[in-house]
Amino acid sequence: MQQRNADRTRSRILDAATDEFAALGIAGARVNRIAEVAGCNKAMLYAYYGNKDQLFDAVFTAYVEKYLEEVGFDADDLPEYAGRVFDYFEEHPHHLRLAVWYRLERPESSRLEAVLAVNASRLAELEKARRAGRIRSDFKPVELLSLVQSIATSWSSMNPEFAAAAPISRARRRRAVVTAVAKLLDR
Amino acid sequence: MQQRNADRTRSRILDAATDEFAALGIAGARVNRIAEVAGCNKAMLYAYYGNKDQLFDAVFTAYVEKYLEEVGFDADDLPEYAGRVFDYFEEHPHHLRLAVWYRLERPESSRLEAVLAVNASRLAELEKARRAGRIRSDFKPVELLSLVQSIATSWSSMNPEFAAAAPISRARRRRAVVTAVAKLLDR
DNA sequence: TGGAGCTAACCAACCAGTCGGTTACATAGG
DNA sequence: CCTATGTAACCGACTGGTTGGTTAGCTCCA
Repeated sequence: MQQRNADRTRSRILDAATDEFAALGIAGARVNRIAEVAGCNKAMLYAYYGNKDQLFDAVFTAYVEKYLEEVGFDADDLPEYAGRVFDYFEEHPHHLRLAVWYRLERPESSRLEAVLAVNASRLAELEKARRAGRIRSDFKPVELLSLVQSIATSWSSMNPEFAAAAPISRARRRRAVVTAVAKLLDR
Repeated sequence: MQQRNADRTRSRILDAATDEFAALGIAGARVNRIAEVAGCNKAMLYAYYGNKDQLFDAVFTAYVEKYLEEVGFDADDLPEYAGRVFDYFEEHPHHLRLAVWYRLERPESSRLEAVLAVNASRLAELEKARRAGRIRSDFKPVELLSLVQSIATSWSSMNPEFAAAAPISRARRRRAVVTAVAKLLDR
């Protein structure tokens, strides 16, 4: 096994940082701990990623890319899209936490260009589907997208109170999400 | 004007702490800044509230009490209940941030008894309404409560991307929330 | 042999929390 | 009505420890 490998070190840092940021956020994360878990010196982290904030950006960008690629979008089948969003966050609970930290700890000004672009394109797709009559709903595209997004993430690890009060299987929770979105589209 | 007033100082600290914690979370909040904004010495803060974590608890408990009192609950009119939740967080955006910080930064073990109790009682009310035939839905009470909660908070300051992409009035957003919940209950 | 990969040691700034002492105020005694 | 006294409210200054970030230099490999 080679002792020096910049790419491997970079990705080890990114992995460790993902765990740390997901668990504790930007303010709560400790650079020392990230370096320790990554099994390298703290200075490497600064050599590769600049500083703590930029490291978080790198982590968050990597997550967004993976998310967009894996989940995709389908304006013509929003219930199943919601189901895929649900699945993704069930399998990557860390990523939902990252998204929430991002919204809380990042000023509104410094939003990722990519996220804004994706939202705009999805709104356009929804509008297109509406005009083509493939979506018949009184909701505007923005309203639909916002509602679908929150419904899809309504369960997840962010709402553990409910799970504690009345345990419920993953399959059933998924079904609740999918049918809820379907009901949204009824007229 | 009197120079010494324990109650006034306590509440000034609580107000300052509410702003600070809402903006920056527990890890991000600075005790010095809270004392400065409250216009008193940092030591007072420790005399009255113990430490930083306990101060957050005091802030959060105060918010929960206000929220529960102001919003109430109505198992027989979930759409309007969702509307009230929407209104509350529109008028107190700080409080939604507090709730999210709480979920992110507090271990699952240390959840407030009051919150758990309220959830349980609401689930019971929903179940009662279902048995009485006042709610006809395929969703279980837990599913309903979870969905309603996320729909009600789907807009709010937590989803600014959508607002930026397609601005939309508060009244219309409220209507979207209320009708979405109503659609959930259709069969 | 030169530069990229890596490290130990270091630093200034900052942090939550504490401590010894001071001041305003209520009240009791004269 | 005035003043002595006890005490709760308050504060400046400090501390031990931690933080994000840097630097000087070593080591490995092309």
